[in-house]
Amino acid sequence: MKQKTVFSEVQCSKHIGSVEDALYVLGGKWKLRILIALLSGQTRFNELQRTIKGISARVLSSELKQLELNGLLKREVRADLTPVMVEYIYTDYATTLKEVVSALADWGQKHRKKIISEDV
Amino acid sequence: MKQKTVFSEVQCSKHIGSVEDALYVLGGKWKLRILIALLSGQTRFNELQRTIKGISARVLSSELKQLELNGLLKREVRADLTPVMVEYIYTDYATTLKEVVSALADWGQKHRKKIISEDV
DNA sequence: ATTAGTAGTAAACAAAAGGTTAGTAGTAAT
DNA sequence: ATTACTACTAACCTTTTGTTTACTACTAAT
Repeated sequence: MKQKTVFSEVQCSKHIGSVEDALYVLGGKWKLRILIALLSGQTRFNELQRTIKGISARVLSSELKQLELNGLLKREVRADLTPVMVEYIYTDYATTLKEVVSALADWGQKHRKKIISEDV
Repeated sequence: MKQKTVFSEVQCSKHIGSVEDALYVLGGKWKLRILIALLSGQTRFNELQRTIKGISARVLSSELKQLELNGLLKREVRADLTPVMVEYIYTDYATTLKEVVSALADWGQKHRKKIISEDV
């Protein structure tokens, strides 16, 4: 009696490959958290650092650079303002991640409920 | 002129929280790759190590333990066989990750196409 | 004059994650 | 007798990731 598979066996390596491509861009502890903050209206450096609990300026800075390189945000310096302000604006391309973020958030919510109900 | 937000501002921290919960279970370089292999019919230790390119036995072993702790697979020893065989079987709970994996795989595929078309 | 806000960077260090090598133990094939 | 397969694990080392502290430079408020 063999268990049914959720994904077809022949598609396995393609599946792994695509997920790897996605994780190359989104992987790590911070990138998705940063994107969610951006997609929720946060734009400035210090604002992001305050919203995303626990991230240091050095890491935030380097993650933002990588996200920009991957076309998920653009950096805009508002030199007219004082103090000089920098805005990190998500691109249209970043909105294609909506389904990914929603799927992860939905599952995370379900999982939390499961954990809590088990700990009785 | 303010950019529309993809996620509502008030839901931002809840969103981040849920994604964090999900990443706690699924985060890291290997867990999703392992789950995809399991969901595609791979069951044995060495089989998994061969399918998932680049993973070492030490890491595979420890990741499998964590996935078991989180209720995503069960470990079954087939002591009747020789050599002794161990099967890692995904649980029903693991199938709730289908949407997450599909969303990531879809996006990864789109992203690869985008990268290739840009490099012309 | 001092403090605080803007947005970072450099250096030094610590922690986490992952890789490499060798080894266990039993069986079966050559 | 040697090799190979099963499924790991221990010890050690490297790489990646992240933290802390101090600092830049300008402006505005106290």
